[in-house]
Amino acid sequence: MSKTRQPERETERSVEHDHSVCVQTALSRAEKRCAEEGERFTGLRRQVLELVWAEHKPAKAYDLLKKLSDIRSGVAPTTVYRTLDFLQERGLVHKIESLNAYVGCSQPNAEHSGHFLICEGCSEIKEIENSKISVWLEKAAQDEEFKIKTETVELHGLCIRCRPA
Amino acid sequence: MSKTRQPERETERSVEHDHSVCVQTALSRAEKRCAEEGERFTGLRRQVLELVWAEHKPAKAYDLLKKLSDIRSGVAPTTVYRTLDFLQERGLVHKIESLNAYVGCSQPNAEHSGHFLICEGCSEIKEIENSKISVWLEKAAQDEEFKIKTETVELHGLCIRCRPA
DNA sequence: TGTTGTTAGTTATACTATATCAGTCCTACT
DNA sequence: AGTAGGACTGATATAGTATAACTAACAACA
Repeated sequence: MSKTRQPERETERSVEHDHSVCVQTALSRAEKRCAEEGERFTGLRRQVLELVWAEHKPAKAYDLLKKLSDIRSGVAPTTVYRTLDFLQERGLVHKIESLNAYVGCSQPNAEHSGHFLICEGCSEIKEIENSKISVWLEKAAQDEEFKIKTETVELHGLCIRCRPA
Repeated sequence: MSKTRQPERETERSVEHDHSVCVQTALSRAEKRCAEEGERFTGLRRQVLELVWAEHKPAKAYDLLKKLSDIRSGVAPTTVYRTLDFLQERGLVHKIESLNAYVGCSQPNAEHSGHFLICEGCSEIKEIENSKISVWLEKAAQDEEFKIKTETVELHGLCIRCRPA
């Protein structure tokens, strides 16, 4: 059942990186994070997180629901949303507001709003770790004496592989 | 019927500005913009735009639907969404993705993705006109060789009036 | 081992958005 | 003025997204 060591089904991107590493990293980080906070990283939570991490693409809640139904019984929308909420609160997944979808968080550290590059060609999403962005945005907000609490930054366009040469 | 010159019902914000000016400006700009593009600024479109501009707060589609039903017959969800789409395509309203809601566009010029400050205290939304933001974001995207087409930037927090002193 | 709080299951419903087809109204052109 | 074609709106149905509220199962700890 475990696909820990099996090579993933090939995608354009998997040519460039061993995606099972991404998944494993995410899972063990989640485990650690939950332990730190005294939360339980249950089977359900692990399964949902694995499904979200299946690709570097946004996962829709109802698609997760379908996939989850294949491996568990008694799965309802509530199940999925509740679990996604749990993962979100711990910074393990992000919601992409402009797509109503979810991606695994690729940043090791604590709570943060993610900043995303979303390719309209291949649908892949990259979370960018440019910490200057927050600084810039805060500066812009300060001009209005506005105190930022969370940032939604979702940049849609074309990634390098999908850009016309 | 026209409330062109009547003082608006007072809100915290209307103390500080004459909101009817905002509305009038938005309406005449819309009229102009449609004329330029050979589009018709129909009664329905005007009514929806007026409702969106009723406040500097996000308007939910189904709330617009209710209000619109009070002044027209035969209003269905389609009516509202179609009209909002029309207005969006012409840069007259923006959708706030993180709220599933709409605000009037306060920038005079052509197509652009808006950048928003969204107050969690009073719900008011301010579109910021800091053109550096796009430059910054493009720079960050260039590091990944990503070509931005549209930007979703929604900053949630507290405005000056809602910040603790 | 009983109690308590957390997690998950179950059912129902609310909210958001689109598809499709039909009728009506404009406008441009004869 | 008459009308052909396109734009606009109405009407109905349905798809997609998300939450509420209650119950059952389970884990941790006394």
